[in-house]
Amino acid sequence: MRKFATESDLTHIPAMKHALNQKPEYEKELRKAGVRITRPRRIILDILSSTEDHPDAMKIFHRAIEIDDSISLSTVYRTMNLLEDMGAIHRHAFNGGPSRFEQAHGDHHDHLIDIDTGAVIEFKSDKIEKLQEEIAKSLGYDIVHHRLELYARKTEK
Amino acid sequence: MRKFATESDLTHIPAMKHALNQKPEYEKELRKAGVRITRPRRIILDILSSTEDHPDAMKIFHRAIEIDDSISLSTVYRTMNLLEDMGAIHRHAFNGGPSRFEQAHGDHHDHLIDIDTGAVIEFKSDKIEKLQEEIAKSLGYDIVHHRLELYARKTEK
DNA sequence: ATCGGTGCAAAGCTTTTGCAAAAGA
DNA sequence: TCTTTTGCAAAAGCTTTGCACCGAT
Repeated sequence: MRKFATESDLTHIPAMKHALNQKPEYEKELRKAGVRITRPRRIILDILSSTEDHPDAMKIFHRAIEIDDSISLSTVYRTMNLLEDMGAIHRHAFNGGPSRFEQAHGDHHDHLIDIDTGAVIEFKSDKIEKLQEEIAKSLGYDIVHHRLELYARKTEK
Repeated sequence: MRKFATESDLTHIPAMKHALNQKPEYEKELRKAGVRITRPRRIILDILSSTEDHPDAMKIFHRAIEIDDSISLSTVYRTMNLLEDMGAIHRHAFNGGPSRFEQAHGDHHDHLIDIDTGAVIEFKSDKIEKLQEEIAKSLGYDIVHHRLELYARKTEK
């Protein structure tokens, strides 16, 4: 996680291997919640914790069946719902397309989506967060969560 | 459109009857683009220009068949795609749900969604827009469009 | 041995599409 | 008249669900 040399408060979160290999930790938490650690779930958790992109269910499914070809797509969907409910992952609907997922690592961030490649860059701006709070407050609301997505194209050189 | 008495640059866009009754204007533009003004289209345009919410296709369809019960849902979808391509409406996918639409009136704005009622409040912050530009720039991108949604709950009194 | 989880197939929901008939220009 | 547009019904894409079997604890 590095700061950019601008006057802004932008934090770029570069190709972060999301807190890699916290598998045991995760399983502990899941067990505590009364969730069984099954083979499909372990595989899906592995995929999520080792990926750098924001795959959709189908993509996760394809990666999963390479490891165990008996896993079904329904299990992928069910597991994503379970993990989302537990707060272990976040769901996005970029462009209104199919849900894409990412492991929830501690700090919140927003997304810049490359409209040509679909690539996703994570970033964070405390200034924007603060402004959002101000806005909600002046409208008489408290923010529960928010979504900021920049759809962008690489600057022409 | 009124300014709030805060130090922020927030602009609230209150229950704006989106540039009401520009029907003739719209039709002119559509004709110019070689689009035929049909009965279903006129009805859908009417609905869009007179509504204050952000209806989805099904809601538009139901309002439409009250005026002309021969209109089909496919026509609603086709018309929404047409109008979106022409830039006459904007499409949103709040919460990843079905697309919801609003007539495009000149100025861009973002949305605060009341998570209890589904109500949508429009607002605009030049400061946030500017920060977004800075962020994209420092990541080597130009913003094509963006989406900022605040999911919020009314402040407890 | 329990009871939760899985795979499979079927269904659900939103959205798109093929086609013949209808209607703008 | 000549295309475009429509309605209908069917299909497509993503996601959920019912059910009987399987497997983690």
